[in-house]
Amino acid sequence: MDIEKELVRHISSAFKSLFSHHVAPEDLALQPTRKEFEGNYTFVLFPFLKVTRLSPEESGRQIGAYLQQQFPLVTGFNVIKGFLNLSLDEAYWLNVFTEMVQNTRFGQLSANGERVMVEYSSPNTNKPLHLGHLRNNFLGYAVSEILKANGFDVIKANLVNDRGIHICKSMVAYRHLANGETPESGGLKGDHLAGKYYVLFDKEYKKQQDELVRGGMDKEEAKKHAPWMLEAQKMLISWEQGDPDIVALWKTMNAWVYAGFEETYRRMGVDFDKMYYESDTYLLGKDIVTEGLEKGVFFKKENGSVWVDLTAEGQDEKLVLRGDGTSVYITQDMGTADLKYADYQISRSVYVVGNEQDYHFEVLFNIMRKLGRPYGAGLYHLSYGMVDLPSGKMKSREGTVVDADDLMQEMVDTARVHTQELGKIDGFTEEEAEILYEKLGMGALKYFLLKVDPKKRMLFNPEESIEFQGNTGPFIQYTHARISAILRKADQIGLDYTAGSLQGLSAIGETEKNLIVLLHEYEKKLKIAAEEYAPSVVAQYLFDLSKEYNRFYAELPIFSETKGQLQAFRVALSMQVAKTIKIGMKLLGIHVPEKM
RNA sequence: GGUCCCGUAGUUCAAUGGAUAGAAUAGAAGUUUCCUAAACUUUAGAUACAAGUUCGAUUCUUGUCGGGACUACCA
Repeated sequence: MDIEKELVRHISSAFKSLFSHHVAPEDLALQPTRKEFEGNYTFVLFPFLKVTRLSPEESGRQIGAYLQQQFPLVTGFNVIKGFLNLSLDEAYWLNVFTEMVQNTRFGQLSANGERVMVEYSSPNTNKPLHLGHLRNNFLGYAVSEILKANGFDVIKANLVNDRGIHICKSMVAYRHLANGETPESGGLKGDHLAGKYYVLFDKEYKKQQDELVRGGMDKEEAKKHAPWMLEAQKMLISWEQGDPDIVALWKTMNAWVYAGFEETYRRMGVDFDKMYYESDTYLLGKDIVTEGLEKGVFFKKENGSVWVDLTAEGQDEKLVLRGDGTSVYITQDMGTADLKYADYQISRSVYVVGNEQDYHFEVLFNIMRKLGRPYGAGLYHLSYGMVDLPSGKMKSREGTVVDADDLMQEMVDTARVHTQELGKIDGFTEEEAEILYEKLGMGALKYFLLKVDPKKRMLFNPEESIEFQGNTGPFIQYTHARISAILRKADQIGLDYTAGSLQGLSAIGETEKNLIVLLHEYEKKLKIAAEEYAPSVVAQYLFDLSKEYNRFYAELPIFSETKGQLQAFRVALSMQVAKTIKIGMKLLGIHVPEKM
């Protein structure tokens, strides 16, 4: 039974019976009663005073009395100002709890038959991943898992940007400076090796520009005519023509990068069902340009370039094909959108991409909808905010990027130091301890990046390391470890805390009831998280749950409790909290330890 | 210049148009004969500014100030 729906239904009939007025149940909203007041659900009376023609207090009193009489689960009410607070029977909550404990599919909503693709990560193969990518990857992974738990059929996709002028830049610098360096010979992860030459390219390129400017050349001209830039452009053309030497070098360097990425992805704990490579897709979309011209969605200018006019939608005219017939970025994005649909017949397609590309995706989606694509309505840009440093935006050329591999390692190292300082590794083998540090360090990092609303930009201060106390991953992990210890002990002494052992239980405490209410909210939060594509909803919820549990833990004894039913209930309650923490954290890609 | 996003305790984050704006951290004061003190309890501290809509505004509208992004026949 959905208690909120039932309450709303009864309130609606209260209006009919008391005031002869029809109010649709959809127009009646309940909210959880604030902590400082007595009650479970609150009905706000202000909007209905015109209907009742009574004071807020009197309106509340009458509706409350009606509910108490007509709906046995409502055991009491109070009216404060314009707020009607309703209290539900304790037996109702106990019933909710036992049903929850017996539900083997708790936290997994039934399949809804919808297939959705989530594209995330989408790295460039000319440099290693950095902090911004961490937010992207954790978000993409968590959103995918949340959608799965909501009953969607999810395909995780990664569109790798493995070609283009920026890739050629790394290759040019490599050819000039590397002396055949390999990841093995240089002792450098493949993606870091590519990144090194990308940076070296930029250094030399700047030097060359300066020289040209000293020689009297205009700054803009110098950018175009610096020897290495010319070489990179020439190399791009050679690559597109399939020049064997260039292609061989490209393959070699990319293979190094992929080996590096794989290591990084493994540590991040993310995975993909489908890889797309731009070297396969960059020519797609030209036929869509033709189609768009035929349908009158696009138009051609005198020089042969093709445009879309989005001024009616409040946007600009946008180029979709160059005058020389070559593609621009959006051309291949159109093609890839079709390709994804052809591959998987998805009804929704989510792009996890930073908000700097808001405009690009608005334009892309507008185009696909104008072209009448069946998946047009399901296109969604999960636009997340940048991760800023105290100094501002990260810039790879200025050396202010926070490297993903480095940061993950630092987090794990910090976890190690912290744990050892607390002397919490008694009884751990060295291997077990390392696994724990990994869980804690990665848990702290992931939670830090996921607890914030994805849409908002957030700040990362490298000077202050990410916390392990308070509103953090380890706090929630710690709660789970504490409960695990309780369950171990309960099993050891052979305690029965199955649903059957709770028969006849009554008179539970405030904190215990709060925990049931919170546990009951899990699936609601899960739905909201999916609707809003916001793992932060799950993260904040798990923190609230853990916080409440820790209060319970400090307040109430378990093994010295003498009433058998109450003892069993507290163990069962603990078990259910642990279970919820575990499945919820798993959606965020965070593992929880049994001991810490 | 144009378009868009954002301004909440010292700091990092919360708050479907609803009650006395919540947490965490840093600050102050406590809690361990008792299931893990990475915890718990108490305390102090914030809606940039100005109008408007509303019974009621952190939330919606407008303006001012401050921060950021986008605005290439680049990717």
